[in-house]
Amino acid sequence: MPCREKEVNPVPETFPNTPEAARPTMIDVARRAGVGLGTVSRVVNGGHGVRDETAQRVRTAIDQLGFQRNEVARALRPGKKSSSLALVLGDLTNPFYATIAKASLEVAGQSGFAVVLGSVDEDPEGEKRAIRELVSRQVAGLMIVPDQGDHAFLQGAGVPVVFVDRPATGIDADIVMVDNEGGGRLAAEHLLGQGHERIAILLAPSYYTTGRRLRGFRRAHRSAGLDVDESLVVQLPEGNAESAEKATRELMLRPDPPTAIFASTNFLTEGVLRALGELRRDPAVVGFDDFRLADMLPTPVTVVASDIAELGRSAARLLLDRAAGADTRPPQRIVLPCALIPRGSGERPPKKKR
Amino acid sequence: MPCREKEVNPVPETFPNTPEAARPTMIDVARRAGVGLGTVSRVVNGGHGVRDETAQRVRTAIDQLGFQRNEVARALRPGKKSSSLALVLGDLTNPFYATIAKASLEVAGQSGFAVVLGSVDEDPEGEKRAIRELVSRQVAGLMIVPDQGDHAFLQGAGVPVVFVDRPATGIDADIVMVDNEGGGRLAAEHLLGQGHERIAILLAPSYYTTGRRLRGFRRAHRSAGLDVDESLVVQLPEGNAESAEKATRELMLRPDPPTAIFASTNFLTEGVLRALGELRRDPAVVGFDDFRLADMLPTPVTVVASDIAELGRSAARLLLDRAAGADTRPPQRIVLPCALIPRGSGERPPKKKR
DNA sequence: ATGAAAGCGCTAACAG
DNA sequence: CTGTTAGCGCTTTCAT
Repeated sequence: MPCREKEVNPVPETFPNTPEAARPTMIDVARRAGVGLGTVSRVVNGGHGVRDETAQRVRTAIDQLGFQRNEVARALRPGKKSSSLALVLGDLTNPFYATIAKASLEVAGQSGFAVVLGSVDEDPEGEKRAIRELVSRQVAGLMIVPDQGDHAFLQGAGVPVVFVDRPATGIDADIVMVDNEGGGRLAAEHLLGQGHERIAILLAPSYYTTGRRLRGFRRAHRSAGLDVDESLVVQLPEGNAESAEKATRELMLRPDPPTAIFASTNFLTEGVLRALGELRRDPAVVGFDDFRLADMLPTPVTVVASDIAELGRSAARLLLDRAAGADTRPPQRIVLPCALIPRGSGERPPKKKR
Repeated sequence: MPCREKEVNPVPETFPNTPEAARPTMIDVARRAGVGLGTVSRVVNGGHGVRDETAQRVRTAIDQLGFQRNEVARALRPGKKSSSLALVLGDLTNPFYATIAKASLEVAGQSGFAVVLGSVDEDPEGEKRAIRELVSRQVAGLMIVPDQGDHAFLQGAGVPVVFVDRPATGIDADIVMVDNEGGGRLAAEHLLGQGHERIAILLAPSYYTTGRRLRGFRRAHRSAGLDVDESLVVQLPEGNAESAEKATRELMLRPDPPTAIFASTNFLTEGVLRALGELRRDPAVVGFDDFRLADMLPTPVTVVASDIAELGRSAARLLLDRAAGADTRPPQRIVLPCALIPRGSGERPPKKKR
C-alpha cells in the first residue's frame, strides 16, 4: 500500500469561513481517477500522450474535486519560472504610470501571466528593495520604470528585465521609451514657429526623460538660429504640480517674463496652468504627455503626446518573449514617436498682452 | 559524503544574457558557512535560537553568495500562504481604481507583502477566471472590486476575501466602501437647497454603488417633500463619459430640461461637462467622486468626495489581519463618509437661463 | 500509454 | 544550540 496515505485532516468537510480549506492536490485527483500522479500531470498540461479514455476519467475527477493546479509548486521547478511578471513603478496615481500598468497587465494576462506590483515608495533605496523582493518571488521577468540610481545589481539576477520609459544605468537591458528628444523639439519648434522667442522650459529633477526633452528643446532653438535664455530653463526641485506652480509664478512675475512655457511633464503642466489661472496671464503653453480633461480646460491645452499604452504593451510583449526564451537578440531599444496635438494653449501669439 | 552533489548543470558558468543564472540556495549557504541547512533557515527567519557567532558566519556566507530566499519554495508549505495579496479591479486607468491600488500597495508593502494584479477585462467571466488564477497562485488574500455576477464560488476558496467599493452577492465577506447613499443624499440636498426642483441623475449601468446613490437622491427629495421626476432618472447603457455626454445632450435638448444634473460617477461627470460645454448650457452640476483638475475647469466642479485612498488602505489592513489569522471577527462592513465640496458648478441657481 | 520515484528550495519536527 | 530528515505539490525522467 502507498506510504502516503493522507489520513490527516480529521474533518475536512467543515469550512464555514476557515482560512484552512484544504484544496485538493494532484494526488487526490489521481486516486480518485484511479491513475498515477504522472498521468494527471500530463492531462493537466495538455494531455498529450494519454489515452483519450484515461484523460477523460482524469478530467472528470478534476471537475468533481474542483482541483486547481498549485502554481506555486509548479514554479518550484528550477528553470520553470513562475507565470508572473513584475512591474515596478513609482506612482500609480499618475495616469501615465497607470496607463502603462493597465496595458502591460492586459498583454500579460492574455498569455496567462499575472503581474506583481512591487510597492515602490519614492525613495531610490525602496526600489532596490522592492526589486529584490520581486526577484525572490521568482517572477519570470521584470518591467521597471527605473528611478535614478545604479541598477547594476540586476545584472546577474537571472531574470530578463525590460526598462520602461527610461533606461537605467549599470545594466544593458531592453528598453521601451518614447522619443523624448523628438518630442521636446516638436514642442519648441511649434512655439518658435509661432514667433515666440522667450520660451521657458520647466524640468522635473534629474529625470532622464526631461533631460532629453530639454535637449530637443535646445536643438530646435539652434535650428532656428536662436539662443536659449538659460534663465528660462527652470530645473524644479520636485516633479510635482506645486513645484511647477511656484516656479511659474516666479517666472511670470519677472520683469521680462517668457511669452511661452513648455512644461515637460503632465503634472508640471497642471501646475503651470494653475499658476497662470491665478495670475490671469496667458502665455502660450505646451505640455509633454497628454492628460485627461486637457481639452476641457478654459483654454484647451496643446500637448506633445505619445501612445503610452503601447509603451506598456511593447514592454510586456518583449518581456514575455524574453522570458520564454523566444527572443535572444541583444538588448533592444524601442522608441515610440511623439506627436503634437494643438488645442489652443500652444497657439497663442507672442504679443505681451493680447 | 553528501548524496546531494549538484553535479548537474554541465556548464553553468556561462550566462551572457541567459535567463538561467543559477541563484544560490540555502544549501549553498550552509555548505559555505559550514553549518546545517536548518541553521541557515533559522538565521534567515530572524535568527532566534542560534549562537551569535554562528549566525554571523551564516550571514557572511549569505552576503558573499548574494543569497536570497526563494519565496516560492517557502510558500509551498501548506498553511504557509505566500506573502502576496491579490487585487482584482477593473480599469486602472480610472483614477478611482488607481488610487485604491496605490494605497493598498503601500500598506501591503509595509508588511512585506507584494500585490498581484489579475488582469481583468470588462467581462464578468474574465473576473472569475482572473480570481481563479490568482487563487491558484496561493495568494494570502484577495481584495476584489467586484463586478456583477455571483461570487459564491469564492465561498470555499480557503482564502480571506475583502470586497472593495461594493459588496458581492453569494458570499458574506468583509467589505470596505463609501457611504454611497449618504453621498447621493448630500448631492441632492445641496441642489434642492438651492431651489432646484428638476434635478436629473445619471446612473452607470447596474452598479451597486450608483443604485445606492440614487436611493440617497430619492430620499433627499422625499425629505424635501418633492417627487423625483422619473424621466430625469437616466439609466445609462454604459459607464463611460461618452455615454453620459450623449445622455446629457438629449436631456438638455428636451422641451423641459433639468436645471441641475447629478452625475453619479467621475467619468460620467466628465461626459456631462463635455456635453454642456458644447451646448453652452449651464445647469448646476454635482459629481460623485472628486477628480484631478475638477477645480480648474471653466466652472470648477462641485463634487461629493470621499477618501478613496483610505478605502484601499483599510481593505489592505483588514485583509492582512485576516490572512494572519489576527482577525477572526465575523465579516466586517466598513463605511467611509462622504463630504460635499462646493466649487461653483453646484451652486448655480435654478433660473432657466441666467 | 502509464506508474513509480526523484527531487525543486524551504520549513519544521526531531534528534543529538 | 545545531545537524538531519521528511515532506509541501508538482514536473520529469525512467521503467514497465
